[in-house]
Amino acid sequence: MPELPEVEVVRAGLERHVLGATITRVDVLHPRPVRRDPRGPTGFADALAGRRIVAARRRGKYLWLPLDNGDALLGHLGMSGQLLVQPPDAPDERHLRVRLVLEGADEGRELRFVDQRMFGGLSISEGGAELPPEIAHIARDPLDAAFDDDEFVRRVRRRISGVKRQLLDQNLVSGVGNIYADEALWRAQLHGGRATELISRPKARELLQHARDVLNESLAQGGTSFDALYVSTEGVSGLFERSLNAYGREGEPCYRCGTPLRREAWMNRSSYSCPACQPRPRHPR
DNA sequence: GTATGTACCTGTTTGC
DNA sequence: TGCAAACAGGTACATA
Repeated sequence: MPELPEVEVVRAGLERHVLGATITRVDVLHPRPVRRDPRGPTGFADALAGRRIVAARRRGKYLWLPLDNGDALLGHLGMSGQLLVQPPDAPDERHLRVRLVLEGADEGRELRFVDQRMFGGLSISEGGAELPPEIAHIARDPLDAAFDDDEFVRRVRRRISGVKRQLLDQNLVSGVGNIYADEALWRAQLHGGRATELISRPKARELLQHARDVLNESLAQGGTSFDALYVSTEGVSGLFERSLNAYGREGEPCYRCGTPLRREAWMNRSSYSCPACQPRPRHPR
């Protein structure tokens, strides 16, 4: 699934391939991906026609394309979304949801939003070129130069909660999903259920740095594998999979101590950790 | 405001 | 063999 590194790869691809292009026509093939847009599918399509794409930006897992009128096309890939830049004669993808016909960049290619599960979506953000107001509540991500580590540490320790919950809280830090949260916790040798208010300042700082390292390492691998005519998430996450220390490794030996890793059900999903290196607290949160 | 739980989606895998 | 249940999980929204 697309995580922050994959979204950044997509953003960089869009910057290379659709900057300066004008949207000449939009086909909404399924209403769900544009559900966040109050204009509805037709209004969405009409509002985009004629607009020129002037940039490609990202915060956390959201990305947006600022337009020449000050609005922006805001997108999230959800769990299975892709943004592809394709030649017009390429056959439609099975889960093609929205097609943007482009003119003026890369010989009239199309920008296609493909999404099997449709957790992702597109919408127009009015006046959202700099930062769409819809995502103003989303914190900066750890790769953002303006991310404030001290403020993060202060806020985490003020909360009455568990550390993994906070790693996944987009109001505190964005871009960290279930996979990278487990990886950061493994590196920090912390169980995700540890109480935030009892975490020391240095430990909280260390955890954040591990999260940043994991994201950077994944980005480095995804970044090297991608530079094609299309913008894809396919295969990118697969590369980093080989580097995972915790996620998905239930029953396999911990790379630090050899103890078989465990899987725990947690908030309708799974957490992977080492029973020896990451002991469960008495009262997990 | 804060903390927690759940619905939303569909293709694939697992289990009886 | 066939069908149902489990699973994947980021986000918005509901609830207390």
